[in-house]
Amino acid sequence: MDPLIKHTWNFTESEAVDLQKQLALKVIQNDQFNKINYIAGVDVAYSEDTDKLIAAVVILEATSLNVVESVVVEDVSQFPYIPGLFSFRELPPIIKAFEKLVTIPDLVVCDGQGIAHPRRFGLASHLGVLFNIPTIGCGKTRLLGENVEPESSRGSCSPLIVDDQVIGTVLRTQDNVKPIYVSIGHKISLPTAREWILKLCPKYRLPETTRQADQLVRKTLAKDS
DNA sequence: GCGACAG
DNA sequence: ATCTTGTCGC
Repeated sequence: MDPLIKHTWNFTESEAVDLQKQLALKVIQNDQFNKINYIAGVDVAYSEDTDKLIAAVVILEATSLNVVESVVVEDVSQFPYIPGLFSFRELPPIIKAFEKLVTIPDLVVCDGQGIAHPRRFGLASHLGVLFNIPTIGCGKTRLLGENVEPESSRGSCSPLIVDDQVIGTVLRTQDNVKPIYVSIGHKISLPTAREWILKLCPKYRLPETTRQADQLVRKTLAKDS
């Protein structure tokens, strides 16, 4: 999509933190898009004994949730996993995958947090600001914030709060199943993000976007390793 | 000081 | 993230 984005990020830890604080100011927290026809899912899988990794982007048609395009890239990890700096590890390969896409998505669902992050700039926000595209953060576990347990029925939710500020929503996507953590990534409001995530979870706990991308990367990793 | 800490 | 297929239960 954007050929000017750098692939090599030689940031020190403090430089990365400073960049997050700076870019966090650019996050847009309201709906800024027209019709959503294509939704992207992103994921990365890691080799256990080498530094090889596989990144994938899948594009789903918004109403049928059918996969209409998928891209896979192999890469080498260049940044360790550090809580709070997750995007600096996963974004380089994800960007390479995005640049091979033919279909430009109207919305991206990320496997990780958006503004539900120590500096309000998790993976989803970082990807959204870099590509100037609507994104939603969708985490399986909590990084930040406190909440009351949402009701046990599908669609129930409760606010994720930090310092009296709502930074996300804890959403029950299936009856009696552990909830997921949804937050604004970029160019979308929290209510709209919650609605889309629920639509993307007609049958399972995680969004179809995440499931499709996850299956693709792990099968690819298993195949050529 | 102690525990927690997206994937 | 990764170790892990089928199987038991609502």
